Amino acid sequence: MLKEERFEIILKELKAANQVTFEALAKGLSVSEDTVRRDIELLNKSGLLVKVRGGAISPAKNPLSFHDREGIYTEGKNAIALKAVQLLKNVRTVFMDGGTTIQVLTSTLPKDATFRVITNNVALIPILNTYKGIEIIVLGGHYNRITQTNVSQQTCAEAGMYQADIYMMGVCAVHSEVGITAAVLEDGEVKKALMKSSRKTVVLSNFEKLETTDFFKVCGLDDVDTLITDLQSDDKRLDAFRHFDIEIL
Amino acid sequence: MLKEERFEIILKELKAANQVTFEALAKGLSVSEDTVRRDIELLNKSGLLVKVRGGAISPAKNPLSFHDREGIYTEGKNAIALKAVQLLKNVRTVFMDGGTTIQVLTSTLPKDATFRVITNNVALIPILNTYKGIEIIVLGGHYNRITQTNVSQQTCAEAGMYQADIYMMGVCAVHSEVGITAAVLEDGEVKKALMKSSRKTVVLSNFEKLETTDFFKVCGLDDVDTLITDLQSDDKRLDAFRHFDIEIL
DNA sequence: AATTATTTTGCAATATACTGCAAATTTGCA
DNA sequence: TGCAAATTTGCAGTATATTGCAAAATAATT
Repeated sequence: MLKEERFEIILKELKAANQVTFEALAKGLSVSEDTVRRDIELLNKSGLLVKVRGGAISPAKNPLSFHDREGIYTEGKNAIALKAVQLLKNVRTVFMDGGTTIQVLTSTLPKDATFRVITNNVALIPILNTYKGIEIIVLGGHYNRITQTNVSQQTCAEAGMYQADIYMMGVCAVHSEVGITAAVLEDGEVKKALMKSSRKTVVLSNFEKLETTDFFKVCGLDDVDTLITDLQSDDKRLDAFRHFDIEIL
Repeated sequence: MLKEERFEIILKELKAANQVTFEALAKGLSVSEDTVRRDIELLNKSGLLVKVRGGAISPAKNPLSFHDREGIYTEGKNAIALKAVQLLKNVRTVFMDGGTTIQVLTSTLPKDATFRVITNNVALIPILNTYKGIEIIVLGGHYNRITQTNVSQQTCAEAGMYQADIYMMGVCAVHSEVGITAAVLEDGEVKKALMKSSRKTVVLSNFEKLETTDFFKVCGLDDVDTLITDLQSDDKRLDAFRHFDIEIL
């Protein structure tokens, strides 16, 4: 039997059942499981299916591999979250805004955390709800379905009514010369408002966002107290940021 | 069985029921609870669901302790929702506040609805998200885990910034002499603020709430434009309400 | 504070995947 | 066709991953 013939059968089977196992295919094709495994290895490389333990599934059907295997908990974001949690040790009130890094941070909080979280990020609410000791204050405004955050004039105004110990700022471009920039105006405005009402501002940024810029200026690096990245704090790529009076973690 | 197969089943189940328990899934999938727990841990990390004690819930969906979710759609609430939807035909801006009746109403909206919903009810957001034509504005404030609504000074202030055509008022005690009363002060205050900023106020009340009172006065019946109950509109139990200039549906 | 339920952790058993190798098969070429 | 090189295949041994169990830790309830 031709190898290509097997490929076809495998793909057809996959299409019909949405999944295939090495065991079943080996039997059906009368070859060893190793052969099937190697076939699927090839099909996987060409993207026609996704190899998983025990067999394969169709490329679109895999929720995990789709979000890139580990989902939102990438190694980098986890590293950032672990550093950030340290800063929340003796804190009473925290601002948190949008982005998956903030989401990972929220899930990483110690179960017995007891402080107040003020956020415009609706996605955080179900997560925060699992922490019984945390008080939740929502910043209202125009709800953005994509980012799941409330961003508008109102949001800024409301932010001004509170005073936080620390502000955990999520997704944004960080540049050693330009400073912090945001992709949408309103989001930038909200970030400004949150900074203004917080004693301390911490920017969480994976290193892909470093030295990039967006369109709307939020602040200069001088206004940032701490920068947390997924790099080692002595990494040379961070050198450009050391001139500023900024803590790098 | 492939692990991914389990993932799919778990997510499908979650989508259908809004909640899953380790116990039920273990039985259904014929694996140990530990395995299910580990699966859900992974799905949680990928952001596809939120792990909670005993099981998991949808990430954006109702974070309410999931035991309460059964039987939200009672016959009575459905009847109320159907009547209420009629009032939203030519409306541009709607206030909605808390309560499961409002949730049912929201789920009952026509799929092509196009108006603006202003709400302090976080539980509505994931539901409203399925209506692409609806603009969502969130009223912020202190988040109450039980009612899943934002209720505080801030909420009232923010409500005052908007002007709605109609206000769909949820859970509260309705008494033919005392009027509308609320169980908690802040909730009552928010209701007052919403009434003030709306052209029309509609009270949705299942008949168990009729002729009962809570502690905090919201308004008299004169201030209510429409009362919707799950009774026939000519039911004699509603007679006590007919003296007022109020529409009864 | 005590009790109960749930979750986490470490562990052993099992299942699956990978590696190198030799046999079998196919391919390229005269 | 005949023969050598290259490729494919199956196998055995080893490495890795998954699973279920039980004990310990934690969280919820009374």
